[in-house]
Amino acid sequence: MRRTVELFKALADETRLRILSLLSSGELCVCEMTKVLDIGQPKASRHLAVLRQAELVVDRREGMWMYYSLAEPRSETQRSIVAWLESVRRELPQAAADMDALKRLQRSGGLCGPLCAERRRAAPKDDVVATR
Amino acid sequence: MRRTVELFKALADETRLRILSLLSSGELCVCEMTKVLDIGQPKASRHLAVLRQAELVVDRREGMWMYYSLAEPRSETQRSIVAWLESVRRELPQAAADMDALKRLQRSGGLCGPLCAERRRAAPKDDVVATR
DNA sequence: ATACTATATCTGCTTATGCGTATATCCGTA
DNA sequence: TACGGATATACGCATAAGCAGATATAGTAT
Repeated sequence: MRRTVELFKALADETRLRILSLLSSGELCVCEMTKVLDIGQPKASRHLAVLRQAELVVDRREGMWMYYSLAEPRSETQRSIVAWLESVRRELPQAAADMDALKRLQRSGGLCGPLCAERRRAAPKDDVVATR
Repeated sequence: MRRTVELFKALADETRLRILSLLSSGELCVCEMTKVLDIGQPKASRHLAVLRQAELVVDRREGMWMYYSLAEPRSETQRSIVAWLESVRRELPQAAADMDALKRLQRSGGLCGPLCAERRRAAPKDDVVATR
């Protein structure tokens, strides 16, 4: 029960919903999120910690950068969330705006470091959003 | 966006999840909930107010008693919640225990007033739970 | 009107949550 | 080793949320 409540609590925050929504289009590093969402780095980091604890996202280190992505759902409840995120994402104007901002950022190449840029060039999942 | 966050916040509480879980088997009056969940009446009332504000439940007055039931979902997001509640209910031991307590209470006739008892006799949806 | 029952709201308190700033840690590079 | 960039955590504060107990309201019955 505690676990389920914690799960909902993790979802009950605007910043965290925006992060999840962004991640539904693929992996991102922290610096990208802070820029797209226009929030301070500690703020992003704190919210990501909450999402990680709720097992909604997983992290992966690559050099200096931390990459976050949506976690594979374990429970039936969690599975519903992922599907749900889709509908939430479609219903929230903010989410769409964030997606646009992300695409713009990725195209303009204004990313954190060389590794980010390299990854961006290597994986042209630029249109994951566009096809929606 | 605010609305969605509010929705999640409403779900992010143990008492409220237990209430919703109970209501998924049908309409209940406040006195029944307080007894089944073993919580004070003001506590039940407060949480019900939160659920009502989030448009997760609707209320109906019948004489002295207030009956609450799950609201018809409006948005796609809300629709997911109702389906979701099913899985949550199956995964939470507490929810099953509450259901049992409710059935026991209804059978023992230890309800709040004569109207409650009458309604219980009239609507033998006693087995909505059992058939699950 | 009075009393009683069910429900809602108010009050004071405690705890939890979110924020920005400052600081710590982790990692690559020189 | 020292330095700098990316990320995480600690701290102090402001606000929100939850609780128990007291009180208010709505309806019923005498």
